Amino acid sequence: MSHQKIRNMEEFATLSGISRPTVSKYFNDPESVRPSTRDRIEAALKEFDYRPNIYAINQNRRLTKNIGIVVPYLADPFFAEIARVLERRCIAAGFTPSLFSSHGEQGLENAILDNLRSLKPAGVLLAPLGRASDRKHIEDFCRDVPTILFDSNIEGVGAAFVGSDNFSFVSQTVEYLSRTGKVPCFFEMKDPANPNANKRRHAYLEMMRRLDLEPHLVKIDGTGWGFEEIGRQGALKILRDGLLPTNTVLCSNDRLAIGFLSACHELGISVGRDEDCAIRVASHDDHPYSRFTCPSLTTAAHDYEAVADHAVETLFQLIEAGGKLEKREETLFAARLIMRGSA
Amino acid sequence: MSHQKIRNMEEFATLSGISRPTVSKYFNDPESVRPSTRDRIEAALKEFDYRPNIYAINQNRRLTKNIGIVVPYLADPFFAEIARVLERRCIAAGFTPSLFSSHGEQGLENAILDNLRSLKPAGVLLAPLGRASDRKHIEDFCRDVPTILFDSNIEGVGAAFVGSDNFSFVSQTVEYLSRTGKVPCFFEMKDPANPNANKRRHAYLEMMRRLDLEPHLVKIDGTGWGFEEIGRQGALKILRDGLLPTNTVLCSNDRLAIGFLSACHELGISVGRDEDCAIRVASHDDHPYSRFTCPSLTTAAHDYEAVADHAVETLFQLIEAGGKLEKREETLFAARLIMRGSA
DNA sequence: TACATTTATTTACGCGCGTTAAATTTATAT
DNA sequence: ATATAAATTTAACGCGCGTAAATAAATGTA
Repeated sequence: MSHQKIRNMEEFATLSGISRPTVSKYFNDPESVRPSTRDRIEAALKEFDYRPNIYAINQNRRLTKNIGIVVPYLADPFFAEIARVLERRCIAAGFTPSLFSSHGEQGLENAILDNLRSLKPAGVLLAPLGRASDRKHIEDFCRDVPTILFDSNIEGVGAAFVGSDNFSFVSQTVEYLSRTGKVPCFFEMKDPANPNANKRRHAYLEMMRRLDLEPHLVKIDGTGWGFEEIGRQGALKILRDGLLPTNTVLCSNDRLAIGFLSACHELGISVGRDEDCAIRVASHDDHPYSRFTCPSLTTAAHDYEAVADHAVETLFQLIEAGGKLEKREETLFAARLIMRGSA
Repeated sequence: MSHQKIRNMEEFATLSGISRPTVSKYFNDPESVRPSTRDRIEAALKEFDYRPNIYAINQNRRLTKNIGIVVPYLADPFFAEIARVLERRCIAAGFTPSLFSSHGEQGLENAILDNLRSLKPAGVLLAPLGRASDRKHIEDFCRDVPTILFDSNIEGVGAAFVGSDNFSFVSQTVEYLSRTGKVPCFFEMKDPANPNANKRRHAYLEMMRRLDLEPHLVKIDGTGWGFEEIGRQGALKILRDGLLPTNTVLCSNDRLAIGFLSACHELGISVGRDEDCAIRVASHDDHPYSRFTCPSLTTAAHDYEAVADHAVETLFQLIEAGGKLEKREETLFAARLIMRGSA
């Protein structure tokens, strides 16, 4: 490896004995040049360690190879996890992903989309804040940039939506809980930030109707993305006041459940599947920490891989189709029930 | 707001009635033009919604306004949290942060640094993998790009290091535990990925020496970044075999402790400060979830804000100084003991 | 009013690469 | 060996903006 500094593609082309346009062609697609030329370029590449200037590249390409990934709250391991999978898929396909977190703030979500615009990305994978999103801003963005929505849907916005089937989540947990014990009540935030929360409530009500059981909604106060603390405070209040309608609790999501379990422990209330336990608690998401709660949490798991794969695949189709798909498809993946100690 | 599409700065300059070089000057520093000109430009900006092409900008600027932020494992909420603070500070200072996660893999860390090179960032904030890092690769990178290391130090690499004072963490927990109960043993991975782990072990040993107490190291198997599961498996083994040397356990970090608590619950071992509890467990980091464990975790908290602030401040100094600081400073921030239910 | 100083304009070049058209070379097929 | 197709080379333009030098205009000062 020679440590000679190479200024530009011209210089590198000369050193490799190939003309610049051909070298340029190589970098855009190594398969597009004759094997013998490819070998010579790659030999030079080994020796001289040259990399094309991405700014010059992107200035001249109408479409960059960038892909924007936007999640609502990166401190939530669920999003960190799915972002990780998405990143990998993009890299494997020769794209350059950039990860952004809205940190639960509408202003930041808007700012991120504005910045993303000037990155001229080939496409964007967007998990919007949901109810806290500025719908119009996102609509405008999606008009200009090929965008796939994931995790939480905004009706009619973006070229497609890929997410989890909330009904599948709730129907499995409700069915399991009511089959193996008492009627579950549904524990959720009064004013949930996420549209999935609403879908889950409806799914709960629908399932209870089908099973001919009386539904009970337990709604707690709190705003923002600190779900664990909200769940804990809410549970403390409900439990202290004895307002829990049944002794089987189905939380809207795992982070609330983590808070709920914390409150139970604080109040000395035993949680678990066993007869001698006071409460059963189950939830949805299979949060990375749900298997380490005490007791470990019975929950319904997302199919991370499937959601990530399909979101990325759909985005690639969208990009190849030039930014427009025939119709806006919504793809939902089923959940998998994970039975653990809490219910 | 007129919806006329503007192609470039030339066009925008004409529309605003100002010459292009002056407009260019404005975008580089709005204060550098006369207030009356500034007003005219900003008026046009309101009307026409033009944004300079960042690729063209960065191609011509020797130094971009980009700042790279690299963390070893973004699915760890600790890093997600500190990254959030770092991002904010960079944006506030007029820089454009890009966040990357090495996902615990040396290959990815190297690849990220390689890519970062071609982003020509003004500076980089790097939390390296630690022992799993390719030291030479990072050294080479730091030679070319102004870099501040944070969280975990690599001796002599980078322009400065900003992190937490591991001795401060461990001395406080050890002092507290031994003052209020029995002698703590130290629970850690046999082969820890993070250099902080080694510093913490040494701090434990040193503190025990000072207090004239007999130290006990409990080392468990496991590799990678799934600390909770490693801690759980390790604890299950130790507890089942009755190999715990004392009934007060000080875990190297909170994620191991989360696993430990999970194992205790599984085995029906009561954890807590009270007399009637079988074990006391404490730890370090004040992980975002440590207050929701059962029982909530006594731990030593990082001063996130201070670390983030100082890291960013040092980076800005470094950038202004042209990429070289007089000497490599290592700044460590003290911990704050958080007493909760577990010990 | 005259002069000095600051700020803006005009003109022009360069950054590194994408891209194209025409000319030329090389590979493949007949 | 010859025709044809495929790949490469040569030459040249353009992308959008930074930047510099010379000039002009606006502002400040005595």
